[in-house]
Amino acid sequence: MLDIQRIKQDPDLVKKAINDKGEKNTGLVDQLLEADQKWRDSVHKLDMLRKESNEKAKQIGVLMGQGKKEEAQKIIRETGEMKSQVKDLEEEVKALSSSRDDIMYKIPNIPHPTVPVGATDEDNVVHKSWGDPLKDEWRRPHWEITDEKGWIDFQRGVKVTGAGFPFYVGPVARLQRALINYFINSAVDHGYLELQAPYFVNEDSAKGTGQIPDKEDMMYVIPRDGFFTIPTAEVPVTNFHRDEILETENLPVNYVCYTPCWRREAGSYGKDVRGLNRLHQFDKVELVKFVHPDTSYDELESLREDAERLLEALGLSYRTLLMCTGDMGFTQSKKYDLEVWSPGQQRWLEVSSCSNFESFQARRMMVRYRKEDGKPEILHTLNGSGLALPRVVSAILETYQEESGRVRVPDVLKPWFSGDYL
RNA sequence: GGAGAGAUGGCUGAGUGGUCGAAAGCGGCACCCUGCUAAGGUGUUGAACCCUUCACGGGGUUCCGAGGGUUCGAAUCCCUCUCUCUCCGCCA
Repeated sequence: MLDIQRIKQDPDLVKKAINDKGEKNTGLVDQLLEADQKWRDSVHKLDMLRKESNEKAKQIGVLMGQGKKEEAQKIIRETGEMKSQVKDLEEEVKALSSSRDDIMYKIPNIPHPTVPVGATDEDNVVHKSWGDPLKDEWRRPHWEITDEKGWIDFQRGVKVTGAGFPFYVGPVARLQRALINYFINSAVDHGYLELQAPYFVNEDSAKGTGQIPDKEDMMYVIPRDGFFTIPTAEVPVTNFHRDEILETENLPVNYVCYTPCWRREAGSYGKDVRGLNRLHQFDKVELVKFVHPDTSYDELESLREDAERLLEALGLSYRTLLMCTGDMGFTQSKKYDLEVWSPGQQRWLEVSSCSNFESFQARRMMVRYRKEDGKPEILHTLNGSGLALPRVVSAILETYQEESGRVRVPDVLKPWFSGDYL
């Protein structure tokens, strides 16, 4: 959610943002301004009416206290009509504010000036490349390796739950556990506080981070208890501070949190869902920052570096893309994607997405800090994966496989293994 | 799951229909005093939103777990829900 003041001050900037993000419906801005003005007028009318009614009620109290029953009765009679007027106006204000909010929620975040304007993923800019993408013909995709060794059991996953819910067996199970440990430890070493979060959230939390109403279909629902399974740790961790005012001297507040993630992924098919490429349940270590608005773009760079460092330590080739306006998503103002090279598939796989939301998320959730003058102000939030497990596992299997078929253990993960091979 | 108690400002905690956004204490902030420190004194100290102002500020509305209701008027009465605590049951 954007700041309405900012929209009022510079509607053209917002229209440009809508255009650049490929949303097209720039008319929303004028609709919003109109709806907002109507709401304001109505609120003001209601406030004035309530004021009058409060004054009368007070008078009655005083008169009753003095025993002047008749005069009091006279005023009571006058207030009869006001009551229904107040009620009507309340309804009106409610309706107007919800139609105003409906429009507001449809207006995307404004891209930062450093974000390239573009329509599709073709317009993304390679910000950094690291390592040489391996091209050996003999390298096989991870699913062939794991099928042969019995390291991932997709079939039993289907039997027990359904497609996209595999069992990890033996060495790969251990590999994932090692990665989770390594990722969390690395983040903690760089100033993130480790959290373990609930895997279900309530409706308020799902609203807070914007999963509902927009992206309701991405989540699994537990209707009996009103819960949603989390599609990412971003949801519980960002909501951790919902409706709070953080101590300014504590900023930035950094969290690292491992959770499984559940995503319904309706409509996916083909090579995208082969092997570990796309699952309904997967593990991810998430990094979340609550920061002072002045520092959020510096924090984005350091967040990106925190994620990149992990891939470098693992010795996996990757590239970092600066996403263009059309490919970056509704809520972000700037976003980097990290893509790891999959030698067995000869393609790039997204393993992290590092975003600055500025105040877009925090405003909806009312997460604030205190300015110098002591007044509360919306802060900025960022998050990024650090990292998503399955595709990292694919890349490791495909990068560290030898022609003989064995798979070496990356050096940084050796503390969790007893030998050099999986 | 059963029985009972409760939910008030950063915290503790008063307030059972009328100048209550809410006593008091603690904490925070500012100033004063005491040759430092400790102690003491005075004042100040919630949030959202609307109107007004270039700004400082001023005015107003709402908020005492949430949502409804009664009433001219609700923190206070009624209903529903949520959560917390105690006891019992169950349990990693």
